[in-house]
Amino acid sequence: MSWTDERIERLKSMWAEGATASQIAEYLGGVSRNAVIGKAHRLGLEARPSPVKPGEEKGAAAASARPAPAAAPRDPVPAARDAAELAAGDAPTGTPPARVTRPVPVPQTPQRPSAPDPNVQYRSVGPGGFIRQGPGEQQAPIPPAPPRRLVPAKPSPEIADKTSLLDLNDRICKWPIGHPGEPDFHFCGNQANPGFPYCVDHCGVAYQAQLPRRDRRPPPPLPFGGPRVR
DNA sequence: CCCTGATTCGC
DNA sequence: GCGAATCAGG
Repeated sequence: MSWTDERIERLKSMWAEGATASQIAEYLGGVSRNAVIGKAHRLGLEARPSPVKPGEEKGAAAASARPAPAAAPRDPVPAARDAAELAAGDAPTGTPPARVTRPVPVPQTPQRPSAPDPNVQYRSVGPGGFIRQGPGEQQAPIPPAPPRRLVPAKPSPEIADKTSLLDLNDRICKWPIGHPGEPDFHFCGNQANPGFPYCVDHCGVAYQAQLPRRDRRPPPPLPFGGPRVR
């Protein structure tokens, strides 16, 4: 969405009427609150009462309370400063003025192995494989793996002859045997009762005739959802 | 947590 | 120019 004349006029009027940036963004649609604020500033619209006062440094208290951020403030107009030095005429020939360079982020040595270091990246070296790599470290390009044919993994012996999740269709019983996550978890696999997800036997467990209230029995334990005993 | 506007900075 | 990310106060 672009800032058409119409949308700019809407922004101006709503901003003047005191609508919040969020309201304006919601009304215009297709733009974020930040986009509205950014546009309002670029248009030079009157500043709104902001919860954040830009000025009024708290002196040493504020300076010490929040040390300089890792990213140093940008060198204010370095070209102008260099020009001033040249104009002063005290720059010896052959001695370039010392450049103020932006500090380079220094990778920190983790004190604890468990401390996450944002500078360290984990690069994939194949399915299931990762290597740990710091920003300064070099790694030779990994030669392409020789072409291999991907074959399905062999099912674990516990379910080799059982009905797995992938074997399910609408003609076989989906009654779970065991619990998900266990090595021998599988499904009943018998022929399903047509129109039902389970075989006749398990339909008899899953579906029960409605009885008069007085004859209701407490429900049997559910195959899922009940408290697990380990 | 939510909200707000201001500011920065990569695109 | 644009706007996401970030900051900081309410």
